[in-house]
Amino acid sequence: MGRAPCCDKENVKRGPWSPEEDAKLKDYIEKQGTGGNWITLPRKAGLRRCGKSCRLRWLNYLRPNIRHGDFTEEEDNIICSLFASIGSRWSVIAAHLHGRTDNDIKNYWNTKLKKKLIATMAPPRHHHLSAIASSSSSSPSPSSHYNMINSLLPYDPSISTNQLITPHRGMMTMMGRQQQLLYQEDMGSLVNSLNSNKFAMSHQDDNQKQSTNKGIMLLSDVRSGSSTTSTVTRVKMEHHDYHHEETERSMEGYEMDEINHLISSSCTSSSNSLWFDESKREDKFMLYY
DNA sequence: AACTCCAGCAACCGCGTTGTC
DNA sequence: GGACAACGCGGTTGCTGGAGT
Repeated sequence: MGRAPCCDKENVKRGPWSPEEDAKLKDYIEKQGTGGNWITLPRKAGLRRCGKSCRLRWLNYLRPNIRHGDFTEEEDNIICSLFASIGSRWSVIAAHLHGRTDNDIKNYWNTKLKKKLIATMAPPRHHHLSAIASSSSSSPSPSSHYNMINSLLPYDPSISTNQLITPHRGMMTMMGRQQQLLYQEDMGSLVNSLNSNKFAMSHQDDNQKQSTNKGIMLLSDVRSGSSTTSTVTRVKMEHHDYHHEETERSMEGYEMDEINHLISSSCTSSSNSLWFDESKREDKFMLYY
């Protein structure tokens, strides 16, 4: 037996709202409030609409101070950062963007931001290891490119470097299968490099190196104590031949769990294996730039 | 001009959670 | 503590308009 419908679907109007309906709903709520009961509201307001539909219309379009369109770069960064931290909890994300609705953010993410991000994260295949980050000077918008990637890595003092390089499950969902494989391969390359100590560290302020280095940006253990600034350390991969037969073979069959495990075991930092709250019960998180 | 395709977005659906009795 | 009602949320659908052919 299915769930009982929330209203009599035969006798309610569906589809786009007319200006008259909008006016009725807005007028009623401004004068009477919602009364805490959306089910009875449409009848009281003289509307032939489902209560849910009224609620959605009010929250997303009619209530005061709603903003639509023209997301700023700052908003992009916030959305990316929060998505990386908490996944697709649009209402929580919306709470951090004044005047934005969860529906708006969700649509924006699904239609624009996700594509923008994927394009950023998965440049052409020959840029091996640039799937995670690239600060190439040939980028059309180096600063936004850099900021967006940077924003994917939320700062949390309890999270160690090795944990940060693994994306939120939502990020993996967002990526296509091909991109996941690419990501896995890149992670595998990193793991191998870490294992063989064939990596070198260079700092963000080394502009000359930045223009050519391809690597994985980490909000690493060298972060300063300040909560508002984070020192980004780049793990510069040496010029290995990542198509080396053994490397290719060894990483092909790895799943993300295994890679996580490998990354964890190959780094010397904290052994704490909890990196993001996946339970969707904890709304607390930290947002840094 | 007519048609097709597709991105963008408004709205709906159904499930999990919360509140009330 | 169980049953029910209502709310809130995230995923999905389907309409619309613009771009391309």
